[in-house]
Amino acid sequence: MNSMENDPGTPMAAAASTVQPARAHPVTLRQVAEAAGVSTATVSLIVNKKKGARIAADTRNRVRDAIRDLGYRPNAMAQTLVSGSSRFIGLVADAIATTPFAGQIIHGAQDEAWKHGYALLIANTEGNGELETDAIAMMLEYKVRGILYSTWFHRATAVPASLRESDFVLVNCFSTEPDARAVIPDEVQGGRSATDILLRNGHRRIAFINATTPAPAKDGRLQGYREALEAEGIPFDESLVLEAYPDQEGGYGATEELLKRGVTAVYCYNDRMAMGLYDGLRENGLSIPGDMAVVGFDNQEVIAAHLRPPLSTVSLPHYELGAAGVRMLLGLDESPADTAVKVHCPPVERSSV
Amino acid sequence: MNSMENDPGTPMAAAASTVQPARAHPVTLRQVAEAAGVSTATVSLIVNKKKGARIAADTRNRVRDAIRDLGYRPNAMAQTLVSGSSRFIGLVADAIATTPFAGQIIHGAQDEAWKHGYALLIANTEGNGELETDAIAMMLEYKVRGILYSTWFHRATAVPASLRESDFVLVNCFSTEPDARAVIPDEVQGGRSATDILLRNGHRRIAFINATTPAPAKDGRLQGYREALEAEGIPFDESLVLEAYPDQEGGYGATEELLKRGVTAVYCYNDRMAMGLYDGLRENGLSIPGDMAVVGFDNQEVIAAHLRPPLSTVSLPHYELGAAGVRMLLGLDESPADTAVKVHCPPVERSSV
DNA sequence: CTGAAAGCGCTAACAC
DNA sequence: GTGTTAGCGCTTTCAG
Repeated sequence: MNSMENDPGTPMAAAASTVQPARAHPVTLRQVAEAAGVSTATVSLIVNKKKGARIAADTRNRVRDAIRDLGYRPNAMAQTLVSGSSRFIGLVADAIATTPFAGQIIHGAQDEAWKHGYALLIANTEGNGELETDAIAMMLEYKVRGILYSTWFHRATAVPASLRESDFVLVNCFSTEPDARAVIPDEVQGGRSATDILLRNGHRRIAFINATTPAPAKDGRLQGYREALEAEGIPFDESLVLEAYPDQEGGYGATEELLKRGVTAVYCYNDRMAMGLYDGLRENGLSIPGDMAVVGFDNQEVIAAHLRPPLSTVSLPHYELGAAGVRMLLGLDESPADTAVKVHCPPVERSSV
Repeated sequence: MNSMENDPGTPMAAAASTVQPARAHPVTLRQVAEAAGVSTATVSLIVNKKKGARIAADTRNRVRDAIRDLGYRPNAMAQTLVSGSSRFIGLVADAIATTPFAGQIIHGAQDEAWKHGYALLIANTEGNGELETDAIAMMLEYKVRGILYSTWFHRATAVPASLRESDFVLVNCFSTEPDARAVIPDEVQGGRSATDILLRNGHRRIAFINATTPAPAKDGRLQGYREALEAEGIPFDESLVLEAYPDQEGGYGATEELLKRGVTAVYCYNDRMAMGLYDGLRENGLSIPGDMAVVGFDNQEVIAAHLRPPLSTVSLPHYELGAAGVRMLLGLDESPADTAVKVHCPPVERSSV
């Protein structure tokens, strides 16, 4: 059956006209079936490699050939329609490119989703409520398996009503409302780890430059600092805790105050502050870590790994947050409905201590 | 009709049992129709706000109410199935979180796609060919409107065969193969702009620290430098062009050589090198811009905006690249099939000059 | 081992 | 103005 009349109505026409699959009119399962001289059911069984299906080798080959020749691709929309549920996981983010952070959440979610045969549908809301509602509606209409609702910095959030029409998990944020599963970074442990790096290197008088901006990170990182000190039997000295706006300028600006404290080490709320502090310290002729040891928080690659000297810090596990989010959504991980799951923030030591 | 028999077979049952829309069994158009006592066609017309449809106000209200009461959401899969084309645009990226760059391409693409009623389906390939093939196959199966094939740094690329089964445009990369539409940054203009910043501030002896790594950026940024010099009638001096690995360490390491050249200004291949150079200059007791003016390239926010002093640089228009990519895909922008469209790299002046 | 047929939720003629 | 009906491409009993 390799001769063909050029009848645009017959399924063979498309295959005949071009070796490359035709882009215009996608090839359907039915066309494959007709080309192979079998029923659509048979083709379906073969395409989906159904376990219990007993297909003659000959039939199987004819179908395989037809699939290849016609360049057949299953229509996922049709599959989804009959099966009822799609292989999509939605990810709504309040910022996509403002920081490298959101990118890592996306990355982790995408890798993990892919691993389980799901594709990621993403939407950026820029914190705009209307956009957010639309984005969630869109995902619902595409019958996503579930939705990951993520924020670029760790914070409390309200659960948009429409989110509840689907399975969902909060990523890098949490809610006090019931039945809101969530994954967040373990700030307290992170703060403890950061302080421990300093402690382990013999420092006893350690300052903490905290953020001025209220956030779970502000409280958690401070608490971690206190716990680490306490574990070493070092009394907490409130005067050693400074506050500044959490960016380079804030860190730089805190230098003077810091130097008055007579400390040998500083733990900064984040890497950006540490970067600014580096400048301040240098201007005072101080060397790192010789005159002052410093650790940061966040492990913002572009900064931390390339400061001079490279900065010891604690990693904010965004990739893992995204991955854990989809595992939780898919029911692969434990997921208490009443409390957020905390992800470990691994310390990464470089040479600033 | 607020009394109801608890018959799971009747459409009303779902609505009756809960005010919140039921998650388990999505409400269908047919159920809405039955609840409102009209046909599915009528509901469809109302849901889609069809122009020519003449619907009685009373009917319209009954339907609206039913939709609200039942918490009806259209099933996008079914819509797509009948209409034949989906409202998806695929974005395949070779790196999602390695740099903030890819995130901005995603961001731009997502915003622009959304603006035209499209959702973004993303896939990360980490440069893995097999993953890439799978990702493209997935997008094809979901009958995407088209695919954006993007790379995190500007480079030449081959066009994967399956990409041609769909509409596509290359973003931040290009191919010499025919019919491969592409959007890339205008490196030459960027290099010219960077050099111009220095020229405009009276500098005549300007060094360029280029990358050692071959790339369109390496050639383009150098050519822009030459063109800018030439436009000012300054002869090109090969000895003023150094090369180093394009990161902080490379910039730092180039300091010594640079100082031998007796220049008053330096244009760095990228911001990371400039950051390293800042350290090198400082160690030599030199101030910026007093003793040496410096400009970078890329406008990597975390770095450039917060160095001390803030770095003048040229922006790599990733957001715009993503947005332009979808416009081109949708046929909204001019898109020559034989040559890549170049996007302007806007200079951003801060205080390092 | 394979085919016929029903139907997933929706839209688009075309009736009435 | 509104209902009927025929599919869109696919999966899935159920026959044979």
